[in-house]
Amino acid sequence: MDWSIQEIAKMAGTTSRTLRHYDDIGLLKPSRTGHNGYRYYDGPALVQLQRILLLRELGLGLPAIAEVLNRETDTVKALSGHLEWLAREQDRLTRQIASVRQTIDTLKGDGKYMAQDMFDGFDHTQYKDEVEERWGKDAYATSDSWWRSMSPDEKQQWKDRLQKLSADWIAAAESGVSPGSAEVQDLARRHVEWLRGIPGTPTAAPGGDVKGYVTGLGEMYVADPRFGANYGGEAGATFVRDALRVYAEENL
Amino acid sequence: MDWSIQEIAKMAGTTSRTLRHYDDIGLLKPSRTGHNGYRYYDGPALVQLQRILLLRELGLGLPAIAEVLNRETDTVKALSGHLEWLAREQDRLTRQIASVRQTIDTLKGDGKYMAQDMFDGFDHTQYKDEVEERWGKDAYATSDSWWRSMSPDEKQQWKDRLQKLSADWIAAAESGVSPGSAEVQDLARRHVEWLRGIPGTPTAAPGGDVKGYVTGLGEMYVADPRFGANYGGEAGATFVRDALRVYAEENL
DNA sequence: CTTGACCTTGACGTAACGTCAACCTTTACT
DNA sequence: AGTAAAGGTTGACGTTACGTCAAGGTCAAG
Repeated sequence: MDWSIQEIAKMAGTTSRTLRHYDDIGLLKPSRTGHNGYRYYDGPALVQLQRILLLRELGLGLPAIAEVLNRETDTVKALSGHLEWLAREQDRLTRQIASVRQTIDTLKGDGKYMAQDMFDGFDHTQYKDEVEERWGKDAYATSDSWWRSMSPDEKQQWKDRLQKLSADWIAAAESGVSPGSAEVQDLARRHVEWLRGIPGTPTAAPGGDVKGYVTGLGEMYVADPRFGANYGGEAGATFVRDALRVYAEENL
Repeated sequence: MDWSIQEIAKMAGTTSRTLRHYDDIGLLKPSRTGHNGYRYYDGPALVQLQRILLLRELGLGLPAIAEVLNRETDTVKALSGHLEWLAREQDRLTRQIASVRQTIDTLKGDGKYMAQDMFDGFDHTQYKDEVEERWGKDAYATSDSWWRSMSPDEKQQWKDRLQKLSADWIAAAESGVSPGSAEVQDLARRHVEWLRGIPGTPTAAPGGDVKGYVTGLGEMYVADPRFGANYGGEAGATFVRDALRVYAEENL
């Protein structure tokens, strides 16, 4: 006694297309094939199908299910491995949700700082990547591992600090003050201090060419539009560069 | 001043393939194209790219990102909608993880009851689907909404009850007792009582053809291998059928 | 004999690129 | 100037698990 493809599909709560697919990939062959090519399934096949669908609902991939059915892998082992993957996914989702929430909040607050999120430790890192020969080949690796090793809280603090700095730079640039003025020079000092917190850069290393690095960075800020996007346009970047140049000349 | 495809790719932290893809789907066109077909990107393009990558990291799909960039959709609105989807995904994951955990526990406990998980309220439901004309067309809908309206705790209780019943049936069938014996008849009584808990069936409706339904179910238990898989093979199903028939004749 | 209802085998579409493959350009070096 | 190493271009397939036509046989019923 066996059933046609539609019949088992209904019995198992799936579609005939799925059955054909499982046949194609060798996951579940029909127990019998008519001379006309029709697929027929018997009781054991139906039970197998139910097991397949059960595992599928748990999120296992078809190849993994095939392994279990072929007894190449223990069911418990397969599910345990799958569970780990699920846990990682859940974790990723949780963090992504937090990121989206924060981005929304930031956007609602003041659109000016939206791009801020991408201008974190990575940016300076990646930035150096372009000129790594100039200040050391391993700067990237050092900087990258430093950033990765930070806790979310620490990263947030870092970003907050950068955001304040950025806001102050924009305000200064828009106010029309001179880059050489005392208040702007204090901003430059804060900027350099902030830079000193990034390992792998000359500003962090004792005896590094801080002066050359800072003035060089200033030029890059102007040349790289990403920077301008975060500091009030190209004019903002120019302003920052000028201020940093003055500061470097006078203090470094 | 512009850059080659590899240059911006590095600057933005992505690959040239991605850039070509974005060009293909119209998400980000190069600012200039050389006579040789080379793609060149300028500052604004780089900034756009950064925005794209930022949104992508938040999990937005490329079409959604395109809408945001074309100002067809507000960024906040797009992210809010995305957030809902993320929340649903997280919820789904959480429940799936719980299912996997429980399945693992069940498997570790006693392999015999693994298939149990799929033999829940749905099965009787779906079961009736095949013969719905026999006992009412709306049986499925009633039964389905009933099951869906149950809390996870209630569902678990239901499953536990079924599991005990199943274990007792298997034990009885294997012990070699007669289906008409007092102890087995008590099992049959419990089985019918359990069936009465499922709305939309004649066992639950006042004045329903309980006798016909129960004996009919017994026949189906034998005919349907899924049942045998949960009740100790075809012999188990036959045993259950016989016991139910006796019970129905004598008590219903 | 003619409908339907059901079956079959292709084959495209999906999300977002990774990864060759085959071939042309530019850059750098002898 | 010649050549080899980078780097660029356009296809096109592969990935997950089927959904969804499309074109054309098969079977049960009237």
